[in-house]
Amino acid sequence: MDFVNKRTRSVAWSVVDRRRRIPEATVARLPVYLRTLLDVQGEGMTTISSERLAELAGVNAAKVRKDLSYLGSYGTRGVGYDVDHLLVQMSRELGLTRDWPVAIVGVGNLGAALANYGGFGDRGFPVAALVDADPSKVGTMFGDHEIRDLDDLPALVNELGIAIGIIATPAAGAQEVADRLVAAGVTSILNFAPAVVTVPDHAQLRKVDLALELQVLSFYGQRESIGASLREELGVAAESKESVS
Amino acid sequence: MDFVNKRTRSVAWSVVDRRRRIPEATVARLPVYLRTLLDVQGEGMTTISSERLAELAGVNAAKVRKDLSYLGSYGTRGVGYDVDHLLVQMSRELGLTRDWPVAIVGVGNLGAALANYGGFGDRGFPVAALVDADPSKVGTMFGDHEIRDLDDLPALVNELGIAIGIIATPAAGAQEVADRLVAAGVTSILNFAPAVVTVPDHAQLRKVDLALELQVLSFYGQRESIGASLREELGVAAESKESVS
DNA sequence: TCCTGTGAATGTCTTCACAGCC
DNA sequence: GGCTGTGAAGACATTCACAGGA
Repeated sequence: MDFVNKRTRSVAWSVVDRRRRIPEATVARLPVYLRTLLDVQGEGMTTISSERLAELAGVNAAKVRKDLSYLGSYGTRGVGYDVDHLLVQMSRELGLTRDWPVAIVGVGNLGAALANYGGFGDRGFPVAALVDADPSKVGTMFGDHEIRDLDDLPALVNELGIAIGIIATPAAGAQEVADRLVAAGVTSILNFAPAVVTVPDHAQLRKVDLALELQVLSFYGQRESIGASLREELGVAAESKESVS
Repeated sequence: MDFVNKRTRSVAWSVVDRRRRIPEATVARLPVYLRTLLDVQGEGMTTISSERLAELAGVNAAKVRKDLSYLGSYGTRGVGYDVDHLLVQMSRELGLTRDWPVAIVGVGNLGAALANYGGFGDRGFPVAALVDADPSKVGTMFGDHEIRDLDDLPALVNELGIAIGIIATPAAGAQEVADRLVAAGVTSILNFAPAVVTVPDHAQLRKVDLALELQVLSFYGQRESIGASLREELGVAAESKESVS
């Protein structure tokens, strides 16, 4: 990521690591494989080769094999991978055998959209609580949920088993929300606020920065104009490019 | 990241590269520096050291210096970087000296939220058009915009100078939308659909995958429980961790 | 003295290429 | 023969450490 989150490793981590360390870049691809395998399974296929999976997932076949090898040797030489078996192993590895209740903090434009967005609950991340710091919002209903106060976080964690906090507040409030989430025992945080947020070593933070993505596109987009004119000048044909989503 | 987008380099690209190639990882951090510098500027500071900028941006100081060195030598030894000057250079490099009109394709839950989300226009990416494939939506108004048909894309690109397309459709339609965007001349695409999308080499694709982020958190979250109990067992104190958003 | 700019060292990720098993 | 699993090579990114200018 990059936008890949930085992580220093504590002593305890390296102990865990020693058992079977999966590289960060691989972890970020597992969900893509998972989704692809679900599609493939839906079409009734029972085995799949690394080459085919690579094509569908938009990556290189060697990368697929290496990635899957971190999960264990679940393939059969000459045949490929058993789709069902791979799905089970992968779900287990990703911790998707249980639900992870989510709290959305900040019920503004973005927070409200995320609350309505069905894609979370479907995939094992039910939106269990909505939280806002604005007293005029607290106590009102949004969809099925009563909007709760930031102070209620510890109680919500206790009662509902909140495992993940989503920060959808303005930038200014993001760090405080993160601190409060961690203090309440939420150690996995997804930050949508356009601000740098810091969490203690035992917590996990990831970010989604919409403006950043557009700015990166802008960077390559303006280069593209240069590239395009050069290509024209030189009469070079465009090659094909693959990207993953 | 990682979810870092893959990019093969065409011949024309390497020509462009030779002038001054900025590593992908650096490009992804420039927007963070930019935002930080705007904050700092707002507080009236006129110069900043790499160390301070690093702290505010949540990265290592050496990384800041190396990143900024790709833009040219804009710092002063013994003093630091001139905030205003750096902002100008960085904006220019990122192509943010002009607006980049955006079309949002797919006006469902997420698309609607993105259309309402003010953060785009503020940062030079005005939402100039809304597009949907659903005939019952086409022709209706959403906010200031009439929802247009997918077939209108080429016209919209011509009339409004659409530079970036945002895909906010269900997974099934994502690839077709991407193809249509590219055919209409939109070479920068941000994909929110949970699907693998491929674009030709001359186009740029980035993705935001919400479920993926949660699944990665789930991976580390379940490890965390192991780590936590091990830490407890071993009596190891948690170190502090920094992450950027 | 302070802080940048950057070679060199280190660490991480990707890709190649092929041995080994079905 | 086909396809996985994996050492080894190569590309890329981060970090160190210090020379050198203000």
